[in-house]
This record gives sequence, C-alpha cells and structure tokens, in this order.
Amino acid sequence: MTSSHRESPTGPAETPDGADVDYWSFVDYFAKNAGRNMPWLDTDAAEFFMTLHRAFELIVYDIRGELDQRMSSAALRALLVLTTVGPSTLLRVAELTGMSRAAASALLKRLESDGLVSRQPSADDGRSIVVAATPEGKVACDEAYRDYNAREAFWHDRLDPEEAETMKRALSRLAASVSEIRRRS
Amino acid sequence: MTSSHRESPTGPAETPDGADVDYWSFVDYFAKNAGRNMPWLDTDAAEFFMTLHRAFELIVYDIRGELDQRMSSAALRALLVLTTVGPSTLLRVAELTGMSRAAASALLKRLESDGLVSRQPSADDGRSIVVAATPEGKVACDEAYRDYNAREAFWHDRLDPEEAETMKRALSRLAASVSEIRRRS
DNA sequence: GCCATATAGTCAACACATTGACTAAACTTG
DNA sequence: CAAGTTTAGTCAATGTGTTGACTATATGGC
Repeated sequence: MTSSHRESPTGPAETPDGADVDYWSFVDYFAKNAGRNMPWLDTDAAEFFMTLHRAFELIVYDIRGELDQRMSSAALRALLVLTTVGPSTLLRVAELTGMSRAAASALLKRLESDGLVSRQPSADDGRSIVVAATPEGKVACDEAYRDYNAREAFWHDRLDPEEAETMKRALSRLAASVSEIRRRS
Repeated sequence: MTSSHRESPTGPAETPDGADVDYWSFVDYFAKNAGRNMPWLDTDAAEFFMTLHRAFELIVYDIRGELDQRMSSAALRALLVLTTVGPSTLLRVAELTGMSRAAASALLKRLESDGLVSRQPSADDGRSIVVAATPEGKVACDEAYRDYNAREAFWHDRLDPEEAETMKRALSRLAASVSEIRRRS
C-alpha cells in the first residue's frame, strides 16, 4: 500500500486513482470513493459486507489449501455430515450440506466410486437411498479434516476470544433471523 | 427445532441423533458431537468457521436475491470496479474482482454483448484491452446495486455498531495477515 | 382399493469458473 | 537490434453447480 508515485506535487492525492489498489485494499478504496458516484449508498453496510466477503474469501481459500488434491470441499462437507449424524438418506445429506439434490446425487455417486461412501436402497422407503461413510471414507475424512481443522485453528488463534465470540453471536443471530424471515415469505 | 418425538423415556436425549437438525442447526450439532469421533478436533475453531461459513452463506444468498435475474454477482462486481476506479485493463478487472483472467475475459465479453461495457485495444500496450462501463452499464449497475445495497443495509442495521466494528476489524487483520503470509511463501 | 398429489432420486441442459496451452506483444540484456 | 523471457488476453478441456423435466414410489381422501 505504499503509494510510491502518482502523487500530486502538493502531497498525496486525496482521491487516489486506484493505481495501487489490489483485491483486498479495494474494499477501502471503494468505501472512500463509491459514495461520490452513488449518493444513495449506505457506505457502512457496503464496506461491512465487502470486508466480510473478501476477507472470508481470502481466509477460506487459505484453509481450503490444506485439502489440496485430496478431496473437494463439498466432499469433505458430505463426509463430515455422514460421520457425525451417521448413515442418512441422500436428501438429508443435501439438506445438511446445503446443496441441491442433484448436486448431492452426483457427488455421492463420485464418492461411492472412490469407495468413500456406500449407497443402499432404504428398507423404509423405496424411493430413498441410504448413504453411509465406509471405513475408508472415515479414514479419508479424518485425515483431510485433521489438516483442514489445524489450519482453521491457526487462524482462529489469531483472534481474541472475545472477538471470536462476538462474531459468532452476531452472525448466529442474523442467520436465525434469515431462516425466520424466509419462513414468513 | 421442536424435538417432537424420538426422546428417550427419561427425557430429551443428551446426544440427539440428528433427526431434527437442519442446515443451520447442524453447526451446533456438529460442535457438540464431532469431538467424540475426532478427539484431535479444535472444536472452537471448527465451530467458529462453520458458523461464519453457513451464516454468511445464508445472508449473502438473501442479499443476492435482490439481483434476481438482472445480472450475476460477478457482473455486479466487475461493474462496481469499473464505475469506481474508472476504465481499466482486463487484467486489472480480474485482479480487483478476484477472478481469473479467463473468467474476466469471458464475463467482459458477455457484458460487452449486453452493451454494458466497451472494450478498446489499449493505446499504451498492444497486448491490453481497456474496458469501461458504458452509460447503460452505469445505469444497470446503479439500479441493481441500489437494491442490493438496501438489502445489505437491512442486515447491517440488525447489528450493534460495536459488533460490526469488531467484525470488520478482526477480519481485516486476518485478511492483511493472509496477504503477508502468502507473500512470504 | 383408487386416484390425485407429493416426494426421492436422476438426468439433461445450461451456466460459470479453473487450469494450462497458446498467440501476440512487450521488455531486457547482451 | 536479435534472442530469450515475461506478460495480456483467449481458447479448450474439465469440473461442478443449478434448474426443471421425468420416473418410481408413497400418501391421503374418498
């Protein structure tokens, strides 16, 4: 963020032309300048969500790097669901991971062919198939998630416990509110 | 979250079997139960990032709904970059929006055919093309972002100013740290 | 029991994004 | 200035997601 050149003779420009801006510092640049073009803008809200979005993207990208070529993050999510709630129908996996039925269908088929999950027709409901993590699936999940979680811990440790608590509380409140508001509409 | 049936005769189960869990409440369920299978787990870190991830996904999905069929969120990002920093090379758009050059190339071509941006060969550098938002592009961006930002404000207003400030500060610190750590490796 | 309706999973069509190879235009360094 | 290297943009291949149509099975009212 050293603004090297491109300063007016009278000192640093008040409205930099964005030459030194990068992905992350664009948040700041936008917050300072966007109000000029868009007087209706709620700058605080825009800056808040842009910060959330970009910071989160950077951090999650870093954490995801731990998975490397082992498995996709969607696969990890599915396996974590299966290992914590136990064997579940495809629909349930879709709901708990947040993906569509079609995506879950495709993913679980891939995971089956990799030997990480088993798919059995349900005894209770002829339409359902019950998916379960195989022993190999459990091992793969364990190994991948171990490194993934270690990297989560690496970042989490860089927050004050109080900061982390505040963030969790605030986001939980909003998330609960989303579900509630959605339910009404 | 009413746990209707499936309670042991002696009262609510201490370790629910997950029958009533949904996408959001899975965070809680996971935090309470995953440690059993994975004793090495940093539960706080896992819960923190799962909360962040899922809450953010829910909220962003809601906000994105304001764009509806008007434009993709990638298109909005690109147009916001172009309208705030002004005409830029394709590479610069890619950097500031966080997409790959190939993705930017495809997106900007689409936007050009929709009449929202113009693409001119650069006078300075024969390899570059300079992209600018057209008047129609500025209008489309303005209209779409107005509603988008209103929805951002809707959620932002549901946070204490102090909570929002804490979150911004904490995430900014981590994001800066990501760039720094990445630069070293 | 039968028929209308809803639900679980799959499939096909489409929408993007990523990676890596490729082309053309810059630089760089003797 | 010529040869090698880097850089900007594009293209093709691939991966993975969504939506909506479709099939087979359940369910509920009569």
